[in-house]
Amino acid sequence: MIKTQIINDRGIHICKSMVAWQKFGNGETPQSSGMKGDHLIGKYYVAFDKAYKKEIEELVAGGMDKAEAEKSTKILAEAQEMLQKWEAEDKEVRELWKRMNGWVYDGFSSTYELMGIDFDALYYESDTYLVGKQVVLEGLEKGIFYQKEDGSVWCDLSEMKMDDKLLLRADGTSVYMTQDIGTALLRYKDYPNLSGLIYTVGNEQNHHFKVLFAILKKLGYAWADGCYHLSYGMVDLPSGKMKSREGTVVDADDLMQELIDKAKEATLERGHLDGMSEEEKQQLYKTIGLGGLKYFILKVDPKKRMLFNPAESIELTGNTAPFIQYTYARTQSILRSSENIDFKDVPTQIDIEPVEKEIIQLIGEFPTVIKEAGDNYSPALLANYAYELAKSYNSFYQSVSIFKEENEDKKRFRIALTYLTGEVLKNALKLLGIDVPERM
RNA sequence: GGGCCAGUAGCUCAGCUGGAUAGAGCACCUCCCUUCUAAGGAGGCGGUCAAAGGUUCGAAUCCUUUCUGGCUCACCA
Repeated sequence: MIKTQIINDRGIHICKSMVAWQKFGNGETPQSSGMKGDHLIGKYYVAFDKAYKKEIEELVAGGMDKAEAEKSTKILAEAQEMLQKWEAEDKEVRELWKRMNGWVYDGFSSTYELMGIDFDALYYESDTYLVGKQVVLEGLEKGIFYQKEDGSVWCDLSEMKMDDKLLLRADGTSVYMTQDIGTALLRYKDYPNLSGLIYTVGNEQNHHFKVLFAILKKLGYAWADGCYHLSYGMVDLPSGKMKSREGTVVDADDLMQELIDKAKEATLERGHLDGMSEEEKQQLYKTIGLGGLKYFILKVDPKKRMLFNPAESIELTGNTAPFIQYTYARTQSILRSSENIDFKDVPTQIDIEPVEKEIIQLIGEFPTVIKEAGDNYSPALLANYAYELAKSYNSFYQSVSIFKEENEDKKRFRIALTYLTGEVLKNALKLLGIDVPERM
């Protein structure tokens, strides 16, 4: 498994932030403002949209019709001009672009670090679009694509019952699709032995990927069949859809901090912190808070749209990561108090309770669940499995005593069961990118 | 208009390759810390599985139609 990310570092959206920053920024930097770089750029992206809308309003007030006004704003013209300069590799524009992109990357990397996310390779659209262009031109030469009179290059997809797709504009510049062709190709060049390529991208792009895969196939790449779009549903807020342009988004950094704080509060109230250093405590809050967040997202079928209420959605009880983490901590608490188990000594001929049987069955299903989760590209299956197991174990924990059991065989069996449950819970959560605390 | 996806309890979701009384969590109501971590457990309340037809011994699950919501069909990315 090679984890990659495509970085959207090129295009009109970047230019919009750049223009707004030049106009309203007064030289503000992440250092001078104390803001995270990506937040700073986001701020100017919103500022651009505001100024743009205001200008439209003024034009409409002056008697212009709305559609006309949207095309006539000065500020948008400035952004477009900047994009042209960028494409022409204007030195000044490229400098500013590099500088501002640098801020964004710094911001991203601190977020990724906290979240425990890392990538093996990064691809930048500013690089891959050139590769894509090259491939398209070669395809044109081979007669796979065709050219219209105005010089634009297209792919005929009528045999797949889709509309023809533009790949190069009349002026020779590339579009989104062109870049994605280049990106796919680069990835297979860098990693020739890939058995497949999974694109984890929102379902609004379903059509885009259908077209992309069709084009790759037409180009004759055998690996095109291994491409899969893992299409996930959008997250809605109670107030509606998130829009970065309008600034109506839940910021990941704020959200993570909020959950870590919540975890801290709950832990101070009812946790078992005796003997923990301050550093260990901080780590515990993170484990619980971030685990809760990840689980909350991963437990629902990726295909589905989900409603996210930042104020109420994330709980620490019920079907949550903290519940599972708590169960794990319980198993470890028991194991700390018992001597090591040699599994050869675990008795197999004893009467067991129905709950114990249930746990054994669930543990036995773990490999199947992993496979199914993989086959279906659905972490939710693992999440729900871990929850089921934790629930069964808690039921067992409550109804059956381990250390007070007088039958030595039964006692050893229960400790072994506890050990296995803990291992399975830990590994299931690990597969979801969620850590587990030894105590909480 | 064409295509894709979704609609299950007040809310958020499982279950959907057909199988027995449709499951969780949250919320609400009872109980349970002299037991190994109560972030827990036991129980109660709550559902004509959007609607209507059809296939089947059997349908939340498969088929058809309708309704509702979302996405998409860009020389935006």
